[in-house]
Amino acid sequence: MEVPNPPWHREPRRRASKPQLSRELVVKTALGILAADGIDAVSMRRVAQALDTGPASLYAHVSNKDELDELMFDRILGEVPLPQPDADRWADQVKEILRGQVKAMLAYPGIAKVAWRTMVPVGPNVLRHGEAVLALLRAGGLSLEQAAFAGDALSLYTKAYAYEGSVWSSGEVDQADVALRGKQMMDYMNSLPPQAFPNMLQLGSFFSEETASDRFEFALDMFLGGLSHLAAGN
Amino acid sequence: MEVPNPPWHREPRRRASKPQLSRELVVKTALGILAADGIDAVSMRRVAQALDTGPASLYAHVSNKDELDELMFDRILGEVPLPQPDADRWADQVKEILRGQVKAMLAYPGIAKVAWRTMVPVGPNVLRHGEAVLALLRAGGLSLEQAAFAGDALSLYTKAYAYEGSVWSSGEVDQADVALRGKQMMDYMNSLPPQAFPNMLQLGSFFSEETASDRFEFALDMFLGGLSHLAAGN
DNA sequence: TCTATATGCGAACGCCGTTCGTGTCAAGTA
DNA sequence: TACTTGACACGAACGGCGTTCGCATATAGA
Repeated sequence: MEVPNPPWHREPRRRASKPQLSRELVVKTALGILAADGIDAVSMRRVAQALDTGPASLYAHVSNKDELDELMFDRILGEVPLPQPDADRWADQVKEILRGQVKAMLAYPGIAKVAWRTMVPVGPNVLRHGEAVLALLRAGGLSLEQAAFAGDALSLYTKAYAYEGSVWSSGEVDQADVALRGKQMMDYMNSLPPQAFPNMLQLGSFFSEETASDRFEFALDMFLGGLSHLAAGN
Repeated sequence: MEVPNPPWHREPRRRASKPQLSRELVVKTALGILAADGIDAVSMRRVAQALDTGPASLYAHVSNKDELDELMFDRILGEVPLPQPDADRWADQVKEILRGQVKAMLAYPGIAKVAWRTMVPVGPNVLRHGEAVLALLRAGGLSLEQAAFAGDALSLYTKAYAYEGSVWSSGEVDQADVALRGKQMMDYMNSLPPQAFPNMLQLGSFFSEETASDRFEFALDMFLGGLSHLAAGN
């Protein structure tokens, strides 16, 4: 129970328990909220509140909410270990890196949404990951252009998959609602001329949380399979 | 110049120029704003304003902003023609459909962002597209599960690509800013131990609006290449 | 000790989606 | 024709958001 101070009370110069703000501290606090309550809970107000100050104070250390988002994302990628490159296992190692990225993004629900609008990679960890993937693709025999395009597609798909997964698992959409939607879809399709959607009707069982990682692996395998074929033809 | 009516003036029963609201009209109006000013301009207030009413009135015809988003998206997909299926050209036809989807999404800047959180496809046109792609994949020799996974990955990637493209081209991020960011990235990389990022440093020229569709085609070719290989092995 | 500069941050602006309660109109009833 | 009733439209307000402005305070310098 917070009780307001009597009017004659003066605060000490700086509350001992309140460390100096810094960019570092702002980002760390934001990450705490992100991990606990998801990206939508990370607002300037909420971060400021957690630091026992007002939103305006954050702008001294972070120029933007967008910048804060990027800083959080880069830090999260920093937690993902990169394997020692081994040219013979290039495809496996690419998969390993992307799996790590997904895992990290899922641990911070909704961060993928942010990754998303960060068009130009600037953070040091984003660069490290980009370079690692590119180097592996080149080691696999791809040209620079091919590696660039492939890296782009892989990162795009990985972010997309991670975002889908985090929306699904975090509270952003509740299971009951999704189930209802699925049922409505089935009902709708069944109400139409029989067999208007022969394939769609059989799909229900393939999409659930259990199959999520299978879908990811499948997509990677297909894409990397295509790449190997291309590299072999070079 | 709008002059307020004198207090004794009564409006006629219903302004002749103001047609009855309807779900149809709401969606159509929203699409107009979307096409003109992008998804972020489509707010309940803005749509209501365009219909010369208050935001509360829209809720009689649309239960949600989310529902409005879904309705817009489904309608946009409705504009994309589906080819007459030809089993021999299944891969080409899949590409054709996805290209159509991208084109439609780019015409309505930012709509891909919406497509994005629509986890369960319910709209009739979304279903039609899903069925068409699935049918082609099955015609290509894939099992139901393989087709399901492949369709999922393709749609995920297509939305991701379209979203990236629309952010790039619509005013959501201006070119000067992107260029600045790119330059900062280069400077940063050059400031590090030489050749810490040998591949990333050479990347600049591959990412621009001109290469966008090349990147899309490349990704599709790789993925479909992997699929064909899989189908051949079946 | 007094002044000048720098910093912290409360309050406010203009957006957003959504809800509630009221005022208005049209159809039904006497 | 006059009144009642039910449904609908929608203005205003709520609680959120990112961001800015300018004042009050605290620190450093004279």
